[in-house]
Amino acid sequence: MARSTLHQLTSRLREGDRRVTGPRQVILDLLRSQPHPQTIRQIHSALPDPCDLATIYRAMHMLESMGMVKRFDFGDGTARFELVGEGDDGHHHHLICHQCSSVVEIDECFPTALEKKIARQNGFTRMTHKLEFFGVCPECQ
Amino acid sequence: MARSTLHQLTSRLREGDRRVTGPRQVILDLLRSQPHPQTIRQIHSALPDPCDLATIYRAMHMLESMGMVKRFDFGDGTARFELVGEGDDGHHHHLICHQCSSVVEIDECFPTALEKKIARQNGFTRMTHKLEFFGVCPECQ
DNA sequence: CATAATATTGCAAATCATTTGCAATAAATA
DNA sequence: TATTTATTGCAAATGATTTGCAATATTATG
Repeated sequence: MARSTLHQLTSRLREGDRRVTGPRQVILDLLRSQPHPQTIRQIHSALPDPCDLATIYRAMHMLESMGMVKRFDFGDGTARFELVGEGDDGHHHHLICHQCSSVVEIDECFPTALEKKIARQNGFTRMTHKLEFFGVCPECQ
Repeated sequence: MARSTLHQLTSRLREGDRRVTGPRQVILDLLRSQPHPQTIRQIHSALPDPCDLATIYRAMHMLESMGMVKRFDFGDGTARFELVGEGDDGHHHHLICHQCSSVVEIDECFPTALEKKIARQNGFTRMTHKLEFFGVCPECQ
């Protein structure tokens, strides 16, 4: 999971026939510095010279469609986005504190064998899942 | 998982010092007849003589706080609600078709031992999780 | 059973996240 | 440097959900 450089990220944009614009660079650079999924608003307020919110929304859609960011849903009605490493699909989960909303990235995943069993039992194909953990963090106990 | 009667449901309302109103009765009766989580809009349009949307939103908050319904999030930005049996906590998961949005209730759950391990490793307590499966159903393949 | 007390409803307006139309602007290409 | 066209900013639109408030219905009370 070596963190990509900004240059590597903008290269991916060019390869995808997307323009390397000011807003996209600062957004990518911001995401690059964050270890956890960020909301549109968090990104917006972290930018020194903020672009329009709509621009961030559009950038996230584009980056998501290119597989450069992954959208996460912590169940609070606000989408969060995390940079995806090259060649990675970004699939992983989080542990979120109910109290302070602090986030921990989790390596464990739903057991593949069990997921396959569920698929088989119901005749489903192309299985995926959304999974997030919640609890009370050490600081908040 | 015997399905509650409407009377049992309204009794629970009274026990919780809530009034048994017309809208609440028809909403509960509707939920009672549905095997899967329903959106506010689905509930609203299923009612013969629909009450206000705001009333359903308020009813769901109230029922949720009483533990009589459970809120589910299928990741499409619209909350869904399912009746919870008496003495049950309603914790379970769903398998949703990417294509036609059909829903299957799932018995499997994230392995407790694994969740405990995650809790231990990160010093978290009071662990829970949100988990939904997605795939392509037999009809849509 | 009528009535008072107050929880609940309907309606309209407000909020919040997100999307979209459109003219102005900036990135890539010749 | 000029041209083409993707991208931006801005404002307005959308969709889910929430909220204030006066009107209404439920429950407790006499």
